[in-house]
Amino acid sequence: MLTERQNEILKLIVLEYIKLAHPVSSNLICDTIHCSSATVRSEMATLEEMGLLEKTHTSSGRIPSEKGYRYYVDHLMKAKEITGEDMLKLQTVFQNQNLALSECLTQSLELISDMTSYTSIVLGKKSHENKLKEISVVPIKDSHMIVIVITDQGHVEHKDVELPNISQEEIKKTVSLINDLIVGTPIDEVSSKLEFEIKPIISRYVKEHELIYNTFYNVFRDFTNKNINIVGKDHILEQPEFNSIDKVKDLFSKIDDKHLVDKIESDNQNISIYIGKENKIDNDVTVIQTPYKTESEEGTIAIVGPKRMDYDRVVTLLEYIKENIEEKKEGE
Amino acid sequence: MLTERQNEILKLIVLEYIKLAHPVSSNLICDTIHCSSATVRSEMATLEEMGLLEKTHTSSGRIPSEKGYRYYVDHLMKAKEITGEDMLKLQTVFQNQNLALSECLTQSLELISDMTSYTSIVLGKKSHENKLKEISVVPIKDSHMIVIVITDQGHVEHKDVELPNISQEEIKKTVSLINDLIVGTPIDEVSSKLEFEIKPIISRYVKEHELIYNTFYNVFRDFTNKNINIVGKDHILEQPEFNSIDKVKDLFSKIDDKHLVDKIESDNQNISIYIGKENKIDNDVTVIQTPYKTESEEGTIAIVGPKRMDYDRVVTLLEYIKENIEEKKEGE
DNA sequence: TCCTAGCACTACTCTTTTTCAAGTGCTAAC
DNA sequence: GTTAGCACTTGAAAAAGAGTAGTGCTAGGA
Repeated sequence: MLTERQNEILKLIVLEYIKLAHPVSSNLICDTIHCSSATVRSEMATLEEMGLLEKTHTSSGRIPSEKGYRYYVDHLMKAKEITGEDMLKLQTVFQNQNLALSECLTQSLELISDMTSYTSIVLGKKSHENKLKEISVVPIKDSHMIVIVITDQGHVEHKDVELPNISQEEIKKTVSLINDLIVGTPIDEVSSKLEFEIKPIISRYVKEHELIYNTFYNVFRDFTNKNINIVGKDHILEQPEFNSIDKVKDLFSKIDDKHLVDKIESDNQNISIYIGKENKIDNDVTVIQTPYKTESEEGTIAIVGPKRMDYDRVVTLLEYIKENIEEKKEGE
Repeated sequence: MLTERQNEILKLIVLEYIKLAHPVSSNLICDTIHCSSATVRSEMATLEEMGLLEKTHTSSGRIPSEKGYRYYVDHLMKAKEITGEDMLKLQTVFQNQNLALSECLTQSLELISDMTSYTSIVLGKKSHENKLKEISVVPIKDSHMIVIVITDQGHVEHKDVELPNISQEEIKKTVSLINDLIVGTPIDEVSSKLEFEIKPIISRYVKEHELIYNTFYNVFRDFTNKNINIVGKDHILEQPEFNSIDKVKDLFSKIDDKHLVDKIESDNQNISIYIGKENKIDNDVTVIQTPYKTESEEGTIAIVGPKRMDYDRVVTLLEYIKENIEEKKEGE
C-alpha cells in the first residue's frame, strides 16, 4: 500500500503527463506537495521500484507505467461531474427529437472525438428484441426489385435483388407466406424459421423456389450481421505519441482490421478500461468502453486513445452518453 | 516542338520518376537512349529551360515539372489496354449479379484504391430520371414512425421521425394525398410540388398541418442531396510525398472538406486530368476524374494521388469502370 | 528518522563539422 | 553533334561538441 504522499505524487504525475505529454520532473510537482524536489525524487524512486513509474532515459523525468495508470484508474481517479461545456455540446444532440437513436449515437461520438481527439468505435447489433414486423417487395423494372424489411423497433433495411425469369405471382406468394408465418419472430431467428417453415411450403407450391428462397435467405442473413462504425480515426494524427507515419499506419490498420469486432467484446455491464497490453487492439493505446442496450439495439461503445488519455473526462463522457442513449427511447 | 529524342527523354524521366520517386539522373537513361550521359545532360538542360523539368537542388537529377507532366499527358501518353491482372480483379465485382449498381461502384473503387494506393472519390447524385414511386409510413411505437420513400429507379431511403400528439388518421390522409398527387414527379421537384400542391390542401383539411408538412419536407430535402463517398483515404500514408504528419493532416482535411463537392465538378463528358495547381483540392496532387451516368444515378468518379501518379494505369482503370458501370444496367 | 541543500553525473537535444557520394555543367577533343 | 574528363555543388549521414534538464547520492540539520 502506498502512503498518502505517494498517492498524491503518483496522481500528480499522471495528471501532469496527460496534460503535457512530457516526462514530469520532481521540480514541477514539489510546490504542490509542499516539500523539496529531493524528497519528491526519492519518493519517485520508490514508486519506480514498485513499477508504477518509468523513465524514458537515465536523467529524464518520470512517466507513468502501465501499472501506474492502472493504479491511478483503480485507486486515485474519482467520479467527476461532466463539465458544463462538454454537456452543453452533447445536449444539442440528445435533445434533437427528430434524430433516430442510432443517429444520436453516431453524432454524439463524433462530438466526443472532436472534443477529445480520440477515436470512437460503435459496435452495434440489432437487439434480440427486434422482431420482424413486415417485409415488402417493390418491383422496379424487369427482374429488378427491392426487398424492404422492417422490425417492430423501427429498423429498416432494404436490398436490391435480381430475380430473373420469375413471375411476380410467385414472389407475391412467398412474401405473403413470410408475412403470415414469421412476422413477430425475433430477427435473428428469422433465418432458421425461414428454412424450416417457409422452405418446405414454397418448395411445394412455388416454382423456382430454390432461387426465391436463397434470395430471401441472403436478405435476412445480412440484416442480422453486426455493424461497426468508426468515428474520428483521423484524430490519431493529432496525438504526439503517433508522430510518425509508420506508427499511424500501423494503428490505422489495426483499427480497420476485420477482426476488430472480436477485440472489443465487453465482459461486464459497466465501463471498463483496458490500458496498453490489457487491450487487444494495440499495446500503445488505451481502450475505454461500455456496453449499451436500448429497446432496439445493443452493442458497445469504445473510445481509443493513447495510454496518456484523459481518463476522467472520457469516463464521464461515456457515462453521460450511455445514460442518455438508454433513457432516450423510454423518455418519449 | 520537341525533337524525337527530347520526347523520348522526357517520357523516360516521367515514367522512371513515377516508378521510383527519386530524381532521375542522366546515367539512368543514357543506355535506353543510346548515347552518352553527357548528351542526355545537355538535352535535360534544354528541357529544363523550357520548363518541362526541374531540379530539387543544383546537383540533383531531374524531376518532371507540372508542365512536364502536362506535356506527357497531352502528347506522350497513349491509350493502353487494361492489364489482365487489373481486369481480373475488377471483373469479380462487375460480374456479381446480386450487387446493386452503387455497391458495384464503391467496391470497384475500393479495389482500385487498394491496387494503386490512391484515394477515390465518388460524387453521386440521384438522377433527374428518378421519379417518386411511392411513400409509406410505418408506425412503430407511440409517436415514433418511419417514412419510406421509393423511386421508380429503385432508390429507397427511410427516415425515423417523431410526430408527437398527432393522430394516425391525419398522417394517413397526408400520405395518401402525397401518393395520389405527386407520385411520378422527378425526385428533385418533389419539394416544390409538396409546397405548392400539398401544403395548401393539408392546411385546410389536416390538423397540425404545420408539423406534418415540415416533417415530410425534411424527408424529401435530405433525399435529393448529393452524396459523396471517399474510399481509400488512408492510402495517402503510403505515398512518399506525404511523409510527414503535417502534410497528411493537411491533405486529409482538404479531402474531408465540406466543400469538396464543388471542387470536383466535371466540365466535360470524358476523363479529365488536373495536375497540381490545375485542380482545386491541393497543389501537390493530381486528380483524374470522369463523369458517369446510369439510368438511376449520375455523378463523378475521381482518383486523387500524388502528381507522380501512374497516369496510364489510372486512366485505363477509370475508362474500364466507367464503361462497365454505364453498361451494367442495360445488360440485364 | 525524515527532510533538504549541494554537487557530480548522465543522456538527450540542438547545432556544427566532417565525410561521402551522386550528379551536374563545362570544356576540349573527336 | 557527341563524348570523355574533371571541377564543382549539394544533400544526406555520421561524428563531434555545447548546453541543459533532470537525476542519484551524500552529508548535515530538524
